[in-house]
Amino acid sequence: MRNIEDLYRIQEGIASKALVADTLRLDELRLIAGADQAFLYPSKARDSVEAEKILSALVVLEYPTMRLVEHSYAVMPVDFPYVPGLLSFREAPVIINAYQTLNHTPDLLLIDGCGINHPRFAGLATSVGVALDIPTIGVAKNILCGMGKVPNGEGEACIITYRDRAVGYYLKSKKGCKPIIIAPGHKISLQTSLKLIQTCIRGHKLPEPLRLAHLYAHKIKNMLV
DNA sequence: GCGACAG
DNA sequence: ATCTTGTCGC
Repeated sequence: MRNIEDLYRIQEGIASKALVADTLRLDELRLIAGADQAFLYPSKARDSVEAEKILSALVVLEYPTMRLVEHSYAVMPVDFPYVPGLLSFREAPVIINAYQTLNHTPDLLLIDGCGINHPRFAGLATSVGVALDIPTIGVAKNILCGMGKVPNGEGEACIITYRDRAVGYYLKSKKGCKPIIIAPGHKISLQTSLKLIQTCIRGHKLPEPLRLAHLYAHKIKNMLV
């Protein structure tokens, strides 16, 4: 399995397994996790043979209070380059590793990247969701594919369509900030994905689980250096 | 052929 | 993603 065609087939298989429908009840939602990645580079010494590493930091928050209940992380060597559309082959493994170190089992996992708003409907959030068989939502800061009206007013959301399919939403989460892109990863509907992210916004551009995971990732990164 | 292109 | 100071706007 090395060429692009094989990788595309894998993604098509994942997309066929993705469930874009609600499998959780909002009134039973208690724990939401967020995942964010950072990279660790080898020393610049001429004799360095260290490999580049990727770090995935996870935070588990209580819903809807957004209180931190647990945090953990995992580190792995980087074995795949960044290629738009193939991000899951680079980042999914370490996220899965980090997830398996958690002591709590979150009801939902937020991931920085695409969900079904992807060329083959299998972005990072969808890949991780299908692999772990858990509900996931993808939240991206830039659009990969699809089109839709761009919201202007704070709180406004606009549907994003790709190849005649509704695949996500643009959400103006904060005044003065570029809209974020929200899409179902796995085991959650389009509408619920948007609604849940909106309830996790706490005055910042990104929903709390991802904002805190990002801060945590950088904290650990600098700590390991 | 040209441009776009999650992190 | 990452490097990286000052600076404009709410």
